[in-house]
Amino acid sequence: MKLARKKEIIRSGTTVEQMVRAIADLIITGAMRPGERLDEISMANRFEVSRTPVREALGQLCAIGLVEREPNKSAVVTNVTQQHLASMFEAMAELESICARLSAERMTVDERRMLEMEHRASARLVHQGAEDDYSAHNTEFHTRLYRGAHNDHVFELVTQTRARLAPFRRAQFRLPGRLLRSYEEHDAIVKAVLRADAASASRAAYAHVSTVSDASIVFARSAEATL
Amino acid sequence: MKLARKKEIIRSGTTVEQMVRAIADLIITGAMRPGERLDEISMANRFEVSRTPVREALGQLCAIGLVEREPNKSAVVTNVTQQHLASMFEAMAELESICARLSAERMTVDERRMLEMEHRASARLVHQGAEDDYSAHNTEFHTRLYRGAHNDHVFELVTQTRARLAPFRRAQFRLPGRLLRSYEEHDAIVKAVLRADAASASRAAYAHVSTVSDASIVFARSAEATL
DNA sequence: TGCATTGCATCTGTATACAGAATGTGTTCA
DNA sequence: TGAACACATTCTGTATACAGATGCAATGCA
Repeated sequence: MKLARKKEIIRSGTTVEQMVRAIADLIITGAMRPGERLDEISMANRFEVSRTPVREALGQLCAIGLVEREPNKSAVVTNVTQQHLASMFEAMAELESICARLSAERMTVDERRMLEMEHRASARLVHQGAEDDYSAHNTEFHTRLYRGAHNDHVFELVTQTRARLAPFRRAQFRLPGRLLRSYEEHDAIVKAVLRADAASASRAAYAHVSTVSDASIVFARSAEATL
Repeated sequence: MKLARKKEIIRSGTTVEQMVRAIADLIITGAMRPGERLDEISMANRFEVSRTPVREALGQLCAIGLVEREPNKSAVVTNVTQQHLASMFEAMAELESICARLSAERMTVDERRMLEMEHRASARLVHQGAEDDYSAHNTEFHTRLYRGAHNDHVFELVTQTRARLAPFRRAQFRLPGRLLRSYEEHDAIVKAVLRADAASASRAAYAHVSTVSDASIVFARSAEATL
């Protein structure tokens, strides 16, 4: 997304809402890394507001798990143990698997067609090795699967979990061969959804997240090692 | 839980944390009903604090979905459509089914034994028709299943979803025959978990939540009708 | 009588003020 | 030289102040 457009979105609503979006964006895009301090005064100066909306925003981000707080200490971007990271990936695999299964059963004809189109369009990006563009298509592809399940609460859970995982899987498409493998796995999911094969869709989605998980956890390990 | 003990728990930590627990408690126990206004000033007076911690608490409860806010309006206890309620129950069924499956695979010998004991202890309450005591045991039973999955993030998701559903299934054990049926369904889950039969445990848990769902949605309908 | 409008009371949203906790530094003493 | 203590600085947590938005009621007009 264009930077100007992003800033425009961030600017709507109350100041607190703006701060929630702005800080969440810093975390999800990786501008601030897990463990980094989110100083209230610095944040307030940075966005030219008082501490009050910054504090409320940090509280809300804490409630959804993006930041951690201890009394009388600065908030920090949530950092998790390898074990907890693994549990988030496992949960994500279960959730995506549910979405794929329900999508296979419930998607409308239009939704299935759009999913297929989105998927086909990304093929070109794989051959070009366009990592960032593919990443955007990838996000869109998964979002379609989440919506296709036709279950608002599952959508919320899976979206929230994805946001919390984002800081830990930023570089996934940089690993060699990851782009093609992702595409092939998407292909398995799409084919299963198109023929309304819930069981296969479910298995394919679970397997897909498992590969992402392996790649990211390996990456997290090496990042730790270089610190 | 004793009232004094509950108040003691609520009183620890920062004022904001106290307010989060206190207000969440009002909502989850049903002292405040879906749709009711959570006036900042009234809350502040009620708990003898300033508006600041109340506001922060409401923001956090909003972030996890227990209250709803619109700019320049009072926060209200989250009220959902029948459709959204159904989606929450379906999500809950999926999550409990995951927990049951993973519990069947992963619980330690001790965890399995404790689950069985907890379950057996509740048999007496069924015969006595002790709804409130059974309800407490029921909560404990399910919590054991959530923990048994040995996955921190799944535990978080299922606990959070349970809290959000709480306002809408308060009276479930008042319906005739519900106590016995709940016990029998627990029995199926326990037996499957004890013999490490993941598939059966999963199915039994899904079915169990489905009956709760049916009962609660029927109840919600009639509650709406009597308004 | 019915409807629009104005004014007031109430509440939210943000900024600021102030007290207390945590942290880091410099000094003192062994 | 090293450790410990006191002080100063910085930041958080809560209260308060104030401006703007909302809603309601009373009034005026058709």
